[in-house]
Amino acid sequence: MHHAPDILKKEGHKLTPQRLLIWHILEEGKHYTANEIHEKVQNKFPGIDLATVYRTLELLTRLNFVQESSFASGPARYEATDQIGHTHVACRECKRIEHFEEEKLLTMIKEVCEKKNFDGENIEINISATCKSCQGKAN
Amino acid sequence: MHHAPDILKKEGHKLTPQRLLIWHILEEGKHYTANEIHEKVQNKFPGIDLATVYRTLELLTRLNFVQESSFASGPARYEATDQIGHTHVACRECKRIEHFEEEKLLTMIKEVCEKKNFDGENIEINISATCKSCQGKAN
DNA sequence: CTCTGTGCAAAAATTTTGCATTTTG
DNA sequence: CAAAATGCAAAATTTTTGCACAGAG
Repeated sequence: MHHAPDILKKEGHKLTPQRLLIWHILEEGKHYTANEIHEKVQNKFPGIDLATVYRTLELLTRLNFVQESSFASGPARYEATDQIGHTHVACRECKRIEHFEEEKLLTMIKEVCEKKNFDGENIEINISATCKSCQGKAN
Repeated sequence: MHHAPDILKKEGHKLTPQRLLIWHILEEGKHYTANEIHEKVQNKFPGIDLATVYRTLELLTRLNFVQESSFASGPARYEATDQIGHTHVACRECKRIEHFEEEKLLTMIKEVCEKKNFDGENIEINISATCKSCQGKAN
């Protein structure tokens, strides 16, 4: 994992306590919503605004420290990663999120994207599904 | 393509002029947002409410006449299809959307989903990317 | 005639923005 | 000190909901 705080400085951005706290939350857990991150930060340091959370997530996403993922419904989720562009499956019900590691699959998808005239190097694959335990409950 | 209007009746739902109009829009074009559908319907028949559009889309989606797709940003998009669960790539900039037809790929993805304890039969795959013409403009 | 669907208005949920003030480098 | 970031409040966007009335079967 990169050290976002260090690199922030190099890039001419400012290292504020707010950004540091948000980064720590992102290091502690994956796939939080902006709201969840805001709540967790509030616990440690009340007063930080949701808008600051959004602005920081936008910055970290733009600098490739964070990946933002949108699924079939509900708000975007964020995670710190050095493998930007990795694939997710998310349960529509319980929001459990798993990562795909299959290299072959990713390669095939990139090829098809290129064939359709998209840049295969910068893609985000989000799969929405129902996990089997939630499926059980529905019956 | 199914005949949603006919089947609506069989299922005990009511066939209103509003639903018929919305269905016709969905037959005419793909990947519209709820708002776009609302505008198009308004042109033909002013007075239909956005809430009715959302409720109709929810019904048609639940009955598997329509697929709803969410991409990296922006509102959900809807299309009439008898291949529920097919894959999309969407450009983050211009919103151009293409379909994947690769069977092998879909089979592999389903297998991985099953391995991770998701129901592979009911998945929705949405890929966000940048298309090459938009990429050109950015430079 | 009954039940479902609709329009309208209001609210909920998520995200973005403008601006005066504070903070970082 | 200058540029960038923050908090606050307001707005924009997308989607959902309650309720009285209208319309389909």
